[in-house]
Amino acid sequence: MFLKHFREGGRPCSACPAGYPQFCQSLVGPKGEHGEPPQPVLAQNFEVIEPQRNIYLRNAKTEDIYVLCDGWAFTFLQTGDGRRQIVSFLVGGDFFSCDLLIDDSSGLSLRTLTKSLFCRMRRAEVRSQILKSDETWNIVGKVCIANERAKNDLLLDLGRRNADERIAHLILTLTERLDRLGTPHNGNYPFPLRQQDIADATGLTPVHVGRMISKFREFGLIELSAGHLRLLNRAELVRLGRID
Amino acid sequence: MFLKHFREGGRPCSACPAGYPQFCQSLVGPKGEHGEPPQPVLAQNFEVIEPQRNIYLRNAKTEDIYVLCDGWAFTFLQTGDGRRQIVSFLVGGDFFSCDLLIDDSSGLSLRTLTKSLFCRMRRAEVRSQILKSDETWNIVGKVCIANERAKNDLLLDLGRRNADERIAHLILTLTERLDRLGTPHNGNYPFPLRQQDIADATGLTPVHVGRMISKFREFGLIELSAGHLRLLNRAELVRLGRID
DNA sequence: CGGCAACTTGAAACCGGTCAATGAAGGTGG
DNA sequence: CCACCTTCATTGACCGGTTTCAAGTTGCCG
Repeated sequence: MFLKHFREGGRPCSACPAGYPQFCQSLVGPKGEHGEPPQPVLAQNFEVIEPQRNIYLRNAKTEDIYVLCDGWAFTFLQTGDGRRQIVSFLVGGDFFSCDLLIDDSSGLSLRTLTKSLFCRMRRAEVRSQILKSDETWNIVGKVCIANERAKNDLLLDLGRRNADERIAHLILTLTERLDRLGTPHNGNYPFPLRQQDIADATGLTPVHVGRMISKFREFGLIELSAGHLRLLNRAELVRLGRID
Repeated sequence: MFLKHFREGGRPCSACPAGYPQFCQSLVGPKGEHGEPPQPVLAQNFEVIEPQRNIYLRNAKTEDIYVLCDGWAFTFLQTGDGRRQIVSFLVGGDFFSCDLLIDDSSGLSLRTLTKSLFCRMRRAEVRSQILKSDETWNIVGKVCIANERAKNDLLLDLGRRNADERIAHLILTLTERLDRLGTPHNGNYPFPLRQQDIADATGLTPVHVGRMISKFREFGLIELSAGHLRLLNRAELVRLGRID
């Protein structure tokens, strides 16, 4: 596994578990013959982080942006009295955040779900790298747009959809993203979210999430246990989630 | 009023009712001695639009971005079966949208609330204008960040707050924006939203919004009728809205 | 004066929340 | 290897905020 490779002294990007995504390539440099970037174009600061640790808290000043190389994390918001709303889940290859490309702080907080490997880069360096090349700018722009659309979807979920739809939608978008990551899944996915996390992401309570999951299971739509998800009837889940 | 001035052949920006906001200045050019931009730096296409008209529908290709010079409008999302979620309200000086600066379509739709005056500009021209000047880029960046934060607030509202809090929050953010527009209000605001619109913005039903408004009125927090809002007890409204 | 849209009010149903008890899984130390 | 603890999932009973449905009422405009 990647984390092991890293701890043993391997050069992280040469064994990137996220398939060395486009925007890393255009920032860090293309892979050479032997999988090595010819020379680092900007400073990278790798760090392994334990599960359930806050990486960044909203409105904190920072000079860095964060790339999640391996593991799972999520961004979230919190009310004054501690109620939490998860905004997005990050998997290998995602970065935090578009805000931090423009400003020196973000309104979102960032927290690990599983043990994770992060790469921190200096905002200033990333920015100048982006401005240097139209292609890089386009790639990053696309990521930001995709982010925006995901946020819109979530707004619609929270404002206008009921529990079934929200949970079905969450499961579908997560699995679709995992599918796009390259490795074939055939309906079997790693799924490290606890019911508490699903609840925080869908604006529901853990208890009610549990009930809905039981219902899905009963109807033969999914199997879900011990960090593993199996999609049994994707079509019906799509119908339930009212995906357009 | 501005719309009248415009119909009578006045040059729009010289009598801008939105106080000729920073980002218009840096795009269109600084005001001259007699309130005239020396020469238009980019093409502007003005248009008066009736209340309750769609200006832009999500995912439509467009080469333009839209500036709302006068009136009220809102951006919204819709489910396949027609449920609507309002994302933000636009008042004079706001533009639509940050997405359209990067991409040739947006996930949000745009619709007028009142009779409005819009200015359309070519995305390509705006973009090159932004890239030309660090200052312009910063101003636009700030607007996009503010947008982002407003969206975050809404996510938290829809996911984690109850009806009282959502409505109080909406009223407060709207009035604060109007206050920042320059003209002094002293607790009296134009308020063209119907209860249906408030409902669509807060993820509630019009009936329940009505009940909550009655409650606010009964408690002496606000007066609200005939397109006019008066804040009677702002402090208590802040407490209710749990604004941090 | 009539017509229409928006607002108000009431009663009943329902979705999801709250509280509480039980069970299953995994980790730790004796 | 087992006793113990902690965390998370499951289930049941009940509650309450919000929705739904429906019938007025108000206010505006022609």
